[in-house]
Amino acid sequence: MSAVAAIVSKVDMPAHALLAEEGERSVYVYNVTAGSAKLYKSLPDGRTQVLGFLLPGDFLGLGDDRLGGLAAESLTRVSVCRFRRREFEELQDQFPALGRRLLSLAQDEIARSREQMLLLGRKSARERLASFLLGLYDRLEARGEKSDPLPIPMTRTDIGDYLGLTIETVSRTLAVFKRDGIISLDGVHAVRLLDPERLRSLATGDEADRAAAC
Amino acid sequence: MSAVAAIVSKVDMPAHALLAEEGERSVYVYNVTAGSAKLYKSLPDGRTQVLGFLLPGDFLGLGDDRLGGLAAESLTRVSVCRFRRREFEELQDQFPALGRRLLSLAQDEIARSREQMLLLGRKSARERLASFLLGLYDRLEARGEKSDPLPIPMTRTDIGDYLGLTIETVSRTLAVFKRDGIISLDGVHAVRLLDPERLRSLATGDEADRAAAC
DNA sequence: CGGGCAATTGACGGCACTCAAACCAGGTGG
DNA sequence: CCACCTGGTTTGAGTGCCGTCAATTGCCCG
Repeated sequence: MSAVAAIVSKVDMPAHALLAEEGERSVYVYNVTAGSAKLYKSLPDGRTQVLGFLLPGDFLGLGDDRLGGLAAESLTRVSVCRFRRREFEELQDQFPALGRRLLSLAQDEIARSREQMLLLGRKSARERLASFLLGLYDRLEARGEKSDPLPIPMTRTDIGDYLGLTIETVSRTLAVFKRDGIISLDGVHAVRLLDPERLRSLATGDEADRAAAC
Repeated sequence: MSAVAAIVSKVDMPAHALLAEEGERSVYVYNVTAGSAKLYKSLPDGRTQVLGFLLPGDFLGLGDDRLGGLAAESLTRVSVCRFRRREFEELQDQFPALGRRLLSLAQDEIARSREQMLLLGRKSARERLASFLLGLYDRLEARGEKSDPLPIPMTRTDIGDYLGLTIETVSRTLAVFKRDGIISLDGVHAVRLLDPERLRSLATGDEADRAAAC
């Protein structure tokens, strides 16, 4: 613990700050302690894919010095613990348990990526939004935080870029959920899940599209 | 090395054999030594996303006992080195270098997953196919294998399920590439890349669609 | 109160999907 | 040796979901 304390520095950053840039090999490793951020990757013409959202407890930049530059930007004000990469890696050699922990985190990330690939490759817009909302819900739940209404820290653009959709489709699909009584919107940055079960069957595609029953 | 030899067994399997099933926690860890296989995940209604293809040297089942059941099936006859998961994990504790190597592999996989998410979320059918062909090409190249024509061990269905497209779109898009002189087909399981540069600019979206120039 | 950006809503179009038919190759049996 | 069969692939015609473009609304903050 003291070894950690020796090389970490606590940093606060405002919203919309770049924590890492595409094409840069990041010097730092971060651990988010408060706030949220997005991880993304872009094509030359500007099309963007958001790869994930960072919530308190998440690491950033672990293996990211290798191929595939990717960027990270804070969504809100964030507090992070910052390590120099060099020093962080030395820490790993000193404490084998840390290495095992990191491997475990990496495998979690792989599992999440796979789920997201299924979503991006095969799910409809409704299924994507349902999965997204439940993903946020479950994540907060796992963290033991009560969440009604469910806070949505990101913009429609971020959501669209995360789900491989346009902001218009995101907006329209949420409107349909609302019309169907599955959710209610509490402003644009909060949602009430009125029928989580229905949402869950939508997310996995169990539910043949009942839009007709209107 | 001798420690490895003690717990590994070499196994040959025919084409279309299931190495792992969705929902099973796999008892084994495999290392492919010859042939190829696919990794995939499905929705209840049968829609399938291929998450990746395994070529000689690739591992299967490393962290896959945790969430997200996923299946693996051989595309061709394959030879694998098989370990019992229990024993393989003990090996990790004995040899720290192995743990570091696995972390590195996991990070490579994460980087590849991210690239694929960008593809699935944001690229057009042409860009996906171009990326796919180059991915195969680069992968063989990295392995130091000459490859003209480039062998394509998987079916159109597998390719479609990997790229988030239908087989018809895969077939049509390849036909367009052929018409444009970018590739030539050598049967259905081999391709000649006639203009890799063009393909590469297509893959990254640099190239505004010049289909009009015909 | 008014400026500006995000979000919503509407009209329209296109890329990829669906459905369907023709084609092709490899394997089997007569 | 060749007809037949079967599964994969190609090609064609038509549709639909989501993207594009555009106008409106809503909200935050000065």
